[in-house]
Amino acid sequence: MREGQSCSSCRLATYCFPPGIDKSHLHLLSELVNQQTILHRNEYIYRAFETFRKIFIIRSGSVKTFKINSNGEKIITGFCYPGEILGFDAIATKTYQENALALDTVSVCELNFNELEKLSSKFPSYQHQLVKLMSEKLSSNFFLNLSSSAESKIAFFLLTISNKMKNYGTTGMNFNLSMTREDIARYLGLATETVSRILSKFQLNNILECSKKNIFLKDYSQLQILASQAG
Amino acid sequence: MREGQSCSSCRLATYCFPPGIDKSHLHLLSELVNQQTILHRNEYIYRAFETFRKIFIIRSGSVKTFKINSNGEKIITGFCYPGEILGFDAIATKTYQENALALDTVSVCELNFNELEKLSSKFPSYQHQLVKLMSEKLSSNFFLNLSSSAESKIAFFLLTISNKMKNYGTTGMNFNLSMTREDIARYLGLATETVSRILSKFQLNNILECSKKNIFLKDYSQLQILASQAG
DNA sequence: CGTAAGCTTGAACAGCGTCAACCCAGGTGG
DNA sequence: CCACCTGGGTTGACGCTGTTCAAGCTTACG
Repeated sequence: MREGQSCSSCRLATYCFPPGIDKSHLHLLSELVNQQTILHRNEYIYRAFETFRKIFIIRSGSVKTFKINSNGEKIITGFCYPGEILGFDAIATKTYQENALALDTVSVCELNFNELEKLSSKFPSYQHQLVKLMSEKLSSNFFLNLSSSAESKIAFFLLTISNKMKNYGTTGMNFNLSMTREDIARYLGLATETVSRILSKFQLNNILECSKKNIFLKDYSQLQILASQAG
Repeated sequence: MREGQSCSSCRLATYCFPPGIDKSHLHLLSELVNQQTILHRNEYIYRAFETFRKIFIIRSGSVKTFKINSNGEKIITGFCYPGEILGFDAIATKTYQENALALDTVSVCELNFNELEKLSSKFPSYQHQLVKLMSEKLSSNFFLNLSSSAESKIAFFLLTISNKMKNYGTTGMNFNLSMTREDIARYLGLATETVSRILSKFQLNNILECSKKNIFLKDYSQLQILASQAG
């Protein structure tokens, strides 16, 4: 019937639903999940205004989320990595509030939200875990210091990506920036040229190596200092 | 036993829990709520790192939420008005993630979260409404265009406050900026002087009148144009 | 092989931050 | 009751940081 392994043996299990779920009911989650959806670069996981039916958990790859504002400008709202959950913001309105686009080959678990809510109303551990995950998402917003310098913002950005890679089991020292410089710029409120210049500067100062999209962090602690610098 | 009116007769009922709750169970919510907590200017509703027990719904007044980062800088995360709910971001960690401070005289409803979760596990409409409200909060984040000009950011800010006042039943054309210019500046990633200068400019251009903290919007549509201007 | 998209680097400009001075209102204390 | 002080707000001058414009380079892709 269903391909892929069960939630209980998933390497990402510590990041999504399983940890809060009563062990004896965990198999119900596996039954809910369509585990092997693969998307390729530039394919949409969902689009803004589509009817909300599923939430998505990223298993591998990276995703960018964005809106188009009234001027037709692209507003990048975030970049998501394995273990992260997409679609929570659509529950209230029943339509997705933003676009989610695969930046490389992406594998996702799909959870039908109605089914999940039914489980939640039967089993308190499901309900609690759903609410907890939404709460985490809420508290993870608003970390970027708007008043800080471009250098500080980019350092912060790199550390954030590095941390997300660590969650996936890598060292987080060597990773791929799957998004374009322009995406990074818009996300941070900078110009593309500024992003490019500062990455070059970091390379010159032996903070990192950067060829094309590949990043290798050489001086993590210096990056931390830069990231936490006041505005 | 309990002062104040019940949830079913509350003027803010359309904004918080009641609208999604099964009518026959609405009285249970009223029993949960401690309705008459009053705080004065500069009193904390909660502080970062305190143990999470309650969520708070603002009935009147205004609240600022902020964190202190590793450099001791104050990061303003938002301003909250009647109908808005505080504390959702603390559910996952069981400690409040930010400080919530009354900017003027504030009246709040307090909901014990454990009790609320018990109700939720008994009644699906409670569960659904809780999840829905959290989803709304998630989708309301990330509207500010970081790339836009200082003028555009301040126009956007004024419109946001205006809308929040409308929800409270006023016209939203005449209101009090209960926070300081410095708070506004930090929230938008600007300097205090810039906020001051731009408010003066708006006044000069007949977009608004502004004496001290009192704002009167004279040209709402012009403000909308400014707010939506590209970066 | 040719085109387009993405990236880098340089030079010039300007928006906004910084510094400084000053004003005003409210609160405190003698 | 007045003098003082402090916090918040405004305005001006100046200069830096980051944007804009422009040109050239590289890589991806049809």
